[in-house]
Amino acid sequence: MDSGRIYFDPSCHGNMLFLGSGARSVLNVEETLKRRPFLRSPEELFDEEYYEEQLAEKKRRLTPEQVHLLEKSFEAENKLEPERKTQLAKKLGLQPRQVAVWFQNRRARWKTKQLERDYDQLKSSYDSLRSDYDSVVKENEKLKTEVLSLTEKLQQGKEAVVEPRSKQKSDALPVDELLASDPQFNVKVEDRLSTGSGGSAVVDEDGPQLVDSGDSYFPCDDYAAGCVTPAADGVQSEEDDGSDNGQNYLSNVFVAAEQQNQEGEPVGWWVWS
DNA sequence: TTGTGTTTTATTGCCTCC
DNA sequence: GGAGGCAATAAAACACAA
Repeated sequence: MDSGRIYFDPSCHGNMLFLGSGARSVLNVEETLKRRPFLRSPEELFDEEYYEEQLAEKKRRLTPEQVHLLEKSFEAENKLEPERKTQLAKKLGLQPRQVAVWFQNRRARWKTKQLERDYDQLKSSYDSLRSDYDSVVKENEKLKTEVLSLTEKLQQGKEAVVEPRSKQKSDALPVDELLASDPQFNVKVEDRLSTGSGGSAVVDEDGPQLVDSGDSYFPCDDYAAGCVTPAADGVQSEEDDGSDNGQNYLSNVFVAAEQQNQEGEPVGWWVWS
């Protein structure tokens, strides 16, 4: 390239000084002398040797007016056809190359900003999705825990019923007493089937029909803490005369548990991976 | 005043298109 | 092959805190 050369272009507005190489800025001679006191006369401006000695490539910023016009032009069209480039250069008293470089850099800045905007947009979109996902996972965990606890209680209830029968021990509690003593079974069927929300009801056609009330299956979070109905309201045992016509919640549950036991797999139940 | 981080101007090298 | 665009980079100019 034309490294370090000084170009004087009389066709431009005023006496313009063009510096070669990287510092091809445009300077009015007077302005140049003002800024560079080491240049004692205009003649020195054109002394290449002197200039190269004294003035290492300097960059000059464009004036606010020049930048304003370039910005306006960029807004209108961010690409620069040769004709427009020449016109702008003339208008601004710059070299076409400078205008081209300015557009080049401006496009780069625009691209960077655009990337930032895109990033922000994607991030907020991601954050929103993430939040939704987290609440679904939380709900899922809660339901899993609930089902797990119910399954355990089911197992306990089944053992409590089956054991006394098989062993025929005299000291075994009657089933209805046993059930009545355990608050977890001491809830009205109506209570268990009551719906609290349209939310995450767990229903399985083949299995026991349980309906979740939303926050918790049980009326109280701690079922053992006094949230039990009197034994008289409790469910009847299988020892009963069957006057409930098989509508008893526990009998259904036990049937399901029996099935699970026989086949080794939960029947009509929920399995998670 | 000085050190440091940011912005602006310009170059270089590579790539694509005509 | 030349022109023009882009990414990477250099370096001057600028802003600002200590």
